[in-house]
Amino acid sequence: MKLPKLYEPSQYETDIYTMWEKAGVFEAQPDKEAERFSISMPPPNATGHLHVGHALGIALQDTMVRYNRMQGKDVLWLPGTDHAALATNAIMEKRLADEGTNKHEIGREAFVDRLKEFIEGSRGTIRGQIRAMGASCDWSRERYTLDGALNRCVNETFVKMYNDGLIYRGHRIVNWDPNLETTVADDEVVHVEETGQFYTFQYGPFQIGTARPETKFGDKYVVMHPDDKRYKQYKHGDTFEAEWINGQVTATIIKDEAVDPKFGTGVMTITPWHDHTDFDIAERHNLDKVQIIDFHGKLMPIAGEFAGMTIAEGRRLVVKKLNEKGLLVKTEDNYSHSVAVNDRGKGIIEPQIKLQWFVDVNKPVVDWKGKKSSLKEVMQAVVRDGDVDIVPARFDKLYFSWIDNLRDWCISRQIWWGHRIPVWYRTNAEDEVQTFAGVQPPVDDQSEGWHEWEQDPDTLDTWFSSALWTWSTLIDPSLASNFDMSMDDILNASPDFKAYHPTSVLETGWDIIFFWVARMILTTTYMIGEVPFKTVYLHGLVRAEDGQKMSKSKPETTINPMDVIPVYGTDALRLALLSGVSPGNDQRMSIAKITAQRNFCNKLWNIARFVEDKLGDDFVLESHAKATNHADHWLLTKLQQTTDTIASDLENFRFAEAYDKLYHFVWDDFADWYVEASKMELNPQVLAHSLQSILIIAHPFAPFITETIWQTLAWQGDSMLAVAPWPATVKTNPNDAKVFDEIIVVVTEVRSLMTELNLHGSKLYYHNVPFLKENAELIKKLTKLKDVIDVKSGLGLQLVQTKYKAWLDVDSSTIKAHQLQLKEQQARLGDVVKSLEARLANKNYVKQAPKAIVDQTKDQLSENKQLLEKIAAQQARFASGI
RNA sequence: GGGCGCUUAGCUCAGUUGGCUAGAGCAUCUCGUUUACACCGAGAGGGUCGGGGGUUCGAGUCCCUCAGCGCCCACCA
Repeated sequence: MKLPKLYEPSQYETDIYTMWEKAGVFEAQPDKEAERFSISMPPPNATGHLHVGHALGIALQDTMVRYNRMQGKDVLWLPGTDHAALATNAIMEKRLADEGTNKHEIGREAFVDRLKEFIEGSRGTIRGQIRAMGASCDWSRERYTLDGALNRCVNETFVKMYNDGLIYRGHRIVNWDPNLETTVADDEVVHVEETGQFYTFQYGPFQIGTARPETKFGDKYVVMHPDDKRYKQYKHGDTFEAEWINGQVTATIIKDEAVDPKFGTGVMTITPWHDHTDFDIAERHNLDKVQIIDFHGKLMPIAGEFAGMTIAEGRRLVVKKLNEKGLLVKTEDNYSHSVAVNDRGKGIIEPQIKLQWFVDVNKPVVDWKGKKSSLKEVMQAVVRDGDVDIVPARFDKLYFSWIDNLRDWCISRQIWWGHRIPVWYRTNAEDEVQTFAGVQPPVDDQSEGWHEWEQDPDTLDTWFSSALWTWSTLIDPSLASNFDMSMDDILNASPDFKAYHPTSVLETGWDIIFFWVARMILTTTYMIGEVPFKTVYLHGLVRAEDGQKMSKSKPETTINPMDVIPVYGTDALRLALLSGVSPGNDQRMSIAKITAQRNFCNKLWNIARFVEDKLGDDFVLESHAKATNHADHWLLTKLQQTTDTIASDLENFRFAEAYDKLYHFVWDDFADWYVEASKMELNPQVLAHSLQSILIIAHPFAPFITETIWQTLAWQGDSMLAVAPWPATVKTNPNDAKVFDEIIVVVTEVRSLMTELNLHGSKLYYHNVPFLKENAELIKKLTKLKDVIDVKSGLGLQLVQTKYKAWLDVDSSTIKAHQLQLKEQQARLGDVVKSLEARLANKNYVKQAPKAIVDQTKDQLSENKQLLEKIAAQQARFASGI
């Protein structure tokens, strides 16, 4: 089979992927005696779409996975999706609102059923997109964070922690999102700068400042720093009467070091129910806490006439009333402060005191190494002692500083979508409560006087289940429903778990090091006594060309992988992502970068076309290629060096460096020098052997084009490149290679000299300088010429021109050949022009693809049309001129 | 307030533990009658490696310092 002249990726990619998948070459083989390499794919949202950040992760992971597979290891890359509790829940709530109903109306069961249905219908999208990226993951082992087996693991973990006293339920101040009506984790709260008014009010003898007058109804404490001299005469615990919003109140003086004497008047009132700092102060002094704002974000009855109002409305009217009472001292505009919002959904956070479930990170228990330590200490030790390596190492510091500031982890959420908390309650007539925490629901024993068991209505933080991802996905799902078996029994009876855990590498973005990485370490060491992974490789953000974050609000700068793939090919996208990557650093992406890598793919294609053309269909590849000339020795030496350094770069996570070496070997060494040389003196075995090796070492980076070429190589039989072994080391003698290095130096110098002497009639190629051996003398003269003669003087010029013409024996057959070639070029370019025109004529393409891609295509088209004309002109000149 | 990162060619960035004349891609300019490739080939120009100081036989690389940019965490009555 001959390769067509143009490589159109979209014509091959789907078929190639289907071929791999059908043959089962991505499936792990735990029975095989081999070294293991395993990666858990960070599960994307089941209802999500692939964005360029996912594409980067997949490109990196797939490169590692394919490389290790070719190294002969038994590889598992386990794909999966996440139920993304909060995000998915919000989508359904919105959908219900659009239908004019809400979750309370349809009820919990119907709500969950509708979500299941919705996810079933939409999860195919992300699966297809992961396939389009060429991900060589094992689909037979795909998992979902809400699978039954995973639920078993979640419940087991919860119950074990509960029994160890690591999980407790308590009234604590939490980040409450009144919009979504749920708790939000500390890490999911982001602070946004906002300007507003800052008010100063008279409060008894004091002046207090606030940006939130609407929370001040219940205020009956004034707090000041114990060392503040201005308020020396007031003692801790003194009381006074003050006229306030709804009449007189009795206030108590509290001295606490949390107050900054330099801020405002150095005196403040506190709202313990709705502020973290105030809550802490109230806890320290055992003060009353009063709820002012309800869970829907409305003012409570304590607000009196303001009850039921929203925050904004209440604020305006409270200020008005206090002003009328003469208590407003001053209003400062343009007061800049940060407002806490939910990272998902962007709703403003109103802290509330709520009964919630927490994981205690400070309580010492027996850890995985048999010592008494808290979860915090284990998380620190695992990284400090090198049980887990973070790449790049500088993120250790970030990790440690996060743990230092870590508070107890609030794991309960008031939404319906997710793993339900495995705790049940029942009450009796005396209002006594029994609590039961278990992997399975309690058996209703119909005890006298007790009502039925009812499960806790809350669900768990998504990250609680994600934190179990590496091992909960490896247990045998058929055993998970067997409650006669303990978790340990199940683990021991699961071949995948035995073979692939701990996983080799976790590849993810550094932005989820807290949410996910740290928590995986926490729960995995706690539950199964193993680290979840040995190495964490952190990638950065893929930014737009201008350095800005890609965002939905700026579609013109956003690069969507699914727009790029049909036009430039998956390989080009992957190469563009890999060529700019360095661990932990952001990178910029642009169509220009992708184009450059598309060109590289095209280069590979044409190299293959050349080789296949030279070798013919009957070619048989021998197991060893024997070098017969200097160029062979040189190439084989370079090939070996390249193969070795790519291997070591990949093993050390230097992806961009590895690809850079491949790129230059293929383009500079192989295409520009060896292929040119082989036009002079062909060594079919070396040529074929090198092409084969290039396809292998390029495969982890660009799987589709390399496999496509491989499939057309008659001498490969039915084999698949995806499972071809990495090239064995070939001993080469660098001394034999040196001669060709010298030839390169000379040819390069002569080329440069010729340009300088204005000898533009032709170019010097290796294959039209067979004189290199015989005419060594001449070359010497030429190279010296540069120093000896004045370039512009006619004498030197003439000499060189005369000699030059003699080298190039142009006869009628080469002229004819060239004429043919021009025609071919014209035809090829015509094809390119046609395909570009067709693309631009497609209304969907012009409408849906980002502007950058459409513009690029337009530019390309006009450029190619010009080239067509140029070639036609050349041809005409050539035909008439000789 | 605490911490991290970046600053190298017009642009985007490599440069592993200090060691050939500081590299690449894109862009620019010149040239192109080559039987793989115009999505190509050959050649050229372009850098006081942010400023200053230090260590060293030797510094883009290590240390100190200053400046600019970006980010994270904490606080924000």
